[in-house]
Amino acid sequence: MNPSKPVILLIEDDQQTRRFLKTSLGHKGWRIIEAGDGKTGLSMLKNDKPDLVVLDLGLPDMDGISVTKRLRQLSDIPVLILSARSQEQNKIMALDAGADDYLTKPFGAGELNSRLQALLRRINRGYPVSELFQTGQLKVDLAARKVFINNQEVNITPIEFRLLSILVRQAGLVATHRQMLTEVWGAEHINDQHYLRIYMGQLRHKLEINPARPRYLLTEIGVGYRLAVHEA
Amino acid sequence: MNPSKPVILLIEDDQQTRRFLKTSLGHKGWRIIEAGDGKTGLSMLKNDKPDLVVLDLGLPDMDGISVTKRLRQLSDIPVLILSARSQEQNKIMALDAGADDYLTKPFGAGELNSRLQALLRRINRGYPVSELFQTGQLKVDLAARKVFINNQEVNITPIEFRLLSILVRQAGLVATHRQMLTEVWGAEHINDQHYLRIYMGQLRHKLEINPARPRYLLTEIGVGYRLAVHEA
DNA sequence: GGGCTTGATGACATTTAGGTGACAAACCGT
DNA sequence: ACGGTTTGTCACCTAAATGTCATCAAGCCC
Repeated sequence: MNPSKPVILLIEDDQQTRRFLKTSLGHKGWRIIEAGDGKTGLSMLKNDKPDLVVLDLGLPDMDGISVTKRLRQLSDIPVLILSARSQEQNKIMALDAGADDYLTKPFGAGELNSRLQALLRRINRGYPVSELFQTGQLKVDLAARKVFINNQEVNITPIEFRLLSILVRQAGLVATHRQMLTEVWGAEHINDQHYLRIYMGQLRHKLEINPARPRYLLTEIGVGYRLAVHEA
Repeated sequence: MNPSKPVILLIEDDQQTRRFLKTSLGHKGWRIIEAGDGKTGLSMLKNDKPDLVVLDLGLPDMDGISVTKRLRQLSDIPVLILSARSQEQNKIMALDAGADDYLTKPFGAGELNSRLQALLRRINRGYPVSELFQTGQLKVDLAARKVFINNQEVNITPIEFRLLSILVRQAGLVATHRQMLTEVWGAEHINDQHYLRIYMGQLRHKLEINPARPRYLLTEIGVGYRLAVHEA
């Protein structure tokens, strides 16, 4: 995404913490963009495409758990939570809502930096960004969040895109119900296979010539779905 | 690797912590394998292919940072560090050595569980790899759940696939009735050999040129079935 | 505020796979 | 060759898995 300096979206209302992070992280080679509340944070996520999110749990407009869940619906970006609350229950809730790490105040800039680096390492070992995937007449640009069928761009909703990107990342292999449900809706929904039927149906409707006889989005009964690999 | 239960390699010398983790994590759906020192831990990493590593920094034989670095050389597996030391400098060193997370003792089993889940979420977004098994004109890709005969893909139902994978995993050797029945239908069906006849019949129908004279799926009368190994 | 898009949910239709019994064929020792 | 045993095949029924349609609530963009 940003080869030179990784971009952190900092969602934090407290001025003091913001200044502290801005200088300390800035010196360690990150670029910081800031939001003072949950709403602006979410919209900046869409517009500015940061590499990481650092989120304070105590925001003025929304509670932190909801922001986390919403972030997860919108993107797979790594999220590190900052919070004054150190009770185990708070940490569990945040992590289960989709956060990747949880750090309690007060904390040192060095530790935060190392934890962010660790997250970035992980994500960079994942799928390569900004690569065009193609199978048959279907093209998917994961980085740009764009999908083409017969060179015509198709409108894709966030959930549809996340399902599709799971399939693209392991094209030819089966994505299990379990995997798709946990990655998109969270571990507590592994039984809601209904969701998959609905959204896979919508994807087929948009991408397949004949949704009843899919060429790309294949069903593996009892297991999951598979993106078929075809020649161009 | 293990689709049902993720496997944790626990490298920890303290007996008490080991027992604590074994019971508390075991109840949350993980499978735990244990090593008492760094050397065994590293060798178990190679042999047992766990999904995650939980590593105590204070081991008898090697210092924790070296173990972490060595782990990183060997694999991309997620590593969570446990340690009694809570100084920032220790955390930074461990994280920079390649660890993904760092948790200080004492800690709650719930938090550890959620942190491990978070790591697993991340890693599951990588690429699975597939291996091809081949005998004669029959090819089986277990990871991709695909079966080919004469380079033509064959549709396989879940039960058929499970039977076939048992045979593939021990190609050339006999899979007993008992083994197949317990693995696919559960131990309470060891007498329902009828099931095997039906589904082996269906597999032959799909895979054999002449199902009456099978070249691949051979019957071992009174014992079980065997997948014949041929040259390509 | 009002139209539009998206996500969630329930009811229902459709497709596919699993289980069952009857019977045929192959095998094995005598 | 014979009878009992083991294995294979067929057709059918049922249950489970999947797909579709319609609807409602919430958020978003003018």
